[in-house]
Amino acid sequence: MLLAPREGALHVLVDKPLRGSAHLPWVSPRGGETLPTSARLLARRTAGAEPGWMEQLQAFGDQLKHPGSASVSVAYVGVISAPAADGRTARGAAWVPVAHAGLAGRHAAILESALDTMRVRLDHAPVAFKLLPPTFTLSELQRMYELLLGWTLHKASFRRSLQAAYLVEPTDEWRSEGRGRPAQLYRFAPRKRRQSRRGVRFDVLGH
Amino acid sequence: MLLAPREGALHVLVDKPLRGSAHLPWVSPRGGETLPTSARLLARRTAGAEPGWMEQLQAFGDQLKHPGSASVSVAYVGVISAPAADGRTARGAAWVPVAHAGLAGRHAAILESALDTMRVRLDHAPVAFKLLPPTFTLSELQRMYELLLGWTLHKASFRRSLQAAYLVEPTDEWRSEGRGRPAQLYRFAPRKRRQSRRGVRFDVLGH
DNA sequence: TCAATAGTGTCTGTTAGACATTATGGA
DNA sequence: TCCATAATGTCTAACAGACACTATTGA
Repeated sequence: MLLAPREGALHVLVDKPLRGSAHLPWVSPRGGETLPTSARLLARRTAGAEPGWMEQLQAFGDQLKHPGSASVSVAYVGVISAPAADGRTARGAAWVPVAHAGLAGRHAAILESALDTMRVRLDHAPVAFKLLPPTFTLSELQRMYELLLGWTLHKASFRRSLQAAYLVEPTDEWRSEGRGRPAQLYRFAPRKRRQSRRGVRFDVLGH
Repeated sequence: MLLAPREGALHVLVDKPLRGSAHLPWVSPRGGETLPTSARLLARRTAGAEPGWMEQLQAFGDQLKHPGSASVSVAYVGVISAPAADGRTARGAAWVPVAHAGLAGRHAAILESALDTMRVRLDHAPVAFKLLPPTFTLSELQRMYELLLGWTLHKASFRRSLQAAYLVEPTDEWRSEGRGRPAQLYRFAPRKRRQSRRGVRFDVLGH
């Protein structure tokens, strides 16, 4: 499953057949390919670009055809930057906003799971940074996080967390966009590792 | 991969062949079985009991034999309570402490991944409660969490978090164990859902 | 001068962890 | 009486979010 930020909303790449509901792109791997390689090739073929970040989601056991020949689908989630996602997609494939993906039951659940996984990884892998150019303003970075997360963030808190994590360093360039005060450009430059969060939390129970 | 608390340490069930290094139990699913069913059957056959909690870890692409026939391993992690794990294991299978599992490269990495996943799920699924009897003292519960997590917790904080999450309710029974003041017995009785944690955190970056 | 955006200082409520204290039974 | 464990109250540092304010540009 491929995600991309486009026009201020998170989009997902779906196959739209002439009849029937939309579904996610898939492929049956050829011999000699590892799972991540197959997933990257599928991305290149359907979206015309390779994901900046990709991770395995889950394996699904499909209907088993006959004894001894198990059929398993392995789902991946990846993100593609806005410029890379502007290339040509495969025939029948289209970027649609995740809010209106129009996927049927099982595939809709996979999409939800993919979004959850991606949002959790946002704190541990440079997902958002792979979607931005090498230098960017902190407002651009925050907007990218908000787009991926699906909710808005507090500006001051966002910058404090960013500083505490030593993830970015300022360049000596500024950029003026339209009206207001110009913003300083930053680059991704992780320096330290935050020690793991302390304590235990008891959050939601899936019962 | 099956985990069980035994004698104050977290153990993992491994197959110990007569020669060569230990490895994790595995099975090639029969036709008509779903993935979770196969995993549960494997657990019952090797450990003599069904896991109280189980979840899929990851799929691994093995060597691909020939074009069109992909070979994929799907790893599961599950936990088995101490009494249930006292039953007879399959021939060649044995519970060993995770610190001395003696697994070879790839399987050692799977074990690490399984522990990470299980520890994350501890906050979202009643993993620890499935390993305890229906009523238990808060100290027993805390010791179970510490055993699963691999580190010690702060008693007062543990109880505050527990209360804030509305996970347990007291019974009107007490139990005296050896010397000190008797402990009140509690039962697992989740009442509420904690709303998701606020804000954004930028933790470790796997680069 | 006004509007819009960048960037920052301060305050407050929440919470994790440290520490201390009380409670209560067995040895 | 002493000791071990349960249970809880209080203090503090860290931090997220709210709010307000300054800074700096284009219209």
